[in-house]
Amino acid sequence: MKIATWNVNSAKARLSNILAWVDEAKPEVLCLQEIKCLDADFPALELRSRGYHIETLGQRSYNGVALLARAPIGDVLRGLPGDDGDTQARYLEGTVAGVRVASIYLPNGNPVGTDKYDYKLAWMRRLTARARDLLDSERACVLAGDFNVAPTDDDVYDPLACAKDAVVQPSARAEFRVLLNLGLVDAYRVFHAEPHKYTYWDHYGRKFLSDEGLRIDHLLLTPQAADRLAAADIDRAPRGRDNPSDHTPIWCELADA
DNA sequence: ATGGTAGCCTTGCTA
Repeated sequence: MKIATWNVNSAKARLSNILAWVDEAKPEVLCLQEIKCLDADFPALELRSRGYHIETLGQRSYNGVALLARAPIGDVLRGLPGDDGDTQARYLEGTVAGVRVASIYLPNGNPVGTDKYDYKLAWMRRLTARARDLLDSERACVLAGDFNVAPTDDDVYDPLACAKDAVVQPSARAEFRVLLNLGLVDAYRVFHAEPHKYTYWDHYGRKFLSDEGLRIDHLLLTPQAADRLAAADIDRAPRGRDNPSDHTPIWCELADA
């Protein structure tokens, strides 16, 4: 089962890019972030015609996550538990063919030193609590999405240039390690040790042309999923096409149970 | 050198 995640930076503006990629990559599950629309405005017809079941947690203008799957999506959880007052649409979880999959859009947190960064850290702690429950379930689970954390300096093009960015702050990296150290596996790093491989390149400044990016999109697997992990990679091609998102898809392959 | 682009609607805000 191929499971992919892609921050598309507007589902409507990116529809033709999304359709082109699902036609060629054929993921069984696709997690989308920053769909930037209400549930009713998500381009569901076009994706249903490609054979996908669809769940969305939409929001006007900002955020918004979706879960697409060839098989039916069961036991859907909308929103990250732990704060009933949180109105931002950043977390959607469901079960596809026995695998629990979460589509995650972790808060960016810029600028550092503001309530936005505090919100990021608090959200990360809630995610860690949720991950603890998923691990306790002893099921195959995949936490997929834009985590807005570059885990190490190997995951950024220039640590000095990025030093003030919320995605490299020591406290965010520490909380990311707390999450990983619960017992999750970074699927990409199982197969690729080389530094300076990215999933995101800033729109400003032609960063993709010079390959100045960040590795901030991840697939984190519970042991029961990691035991089935057969492959994982970043697909850079969509970032180089016309009208691209600033992120590109990353995917993993799980062998049949 | 502290800019620049993209997407949304709030023609400023978020990233």
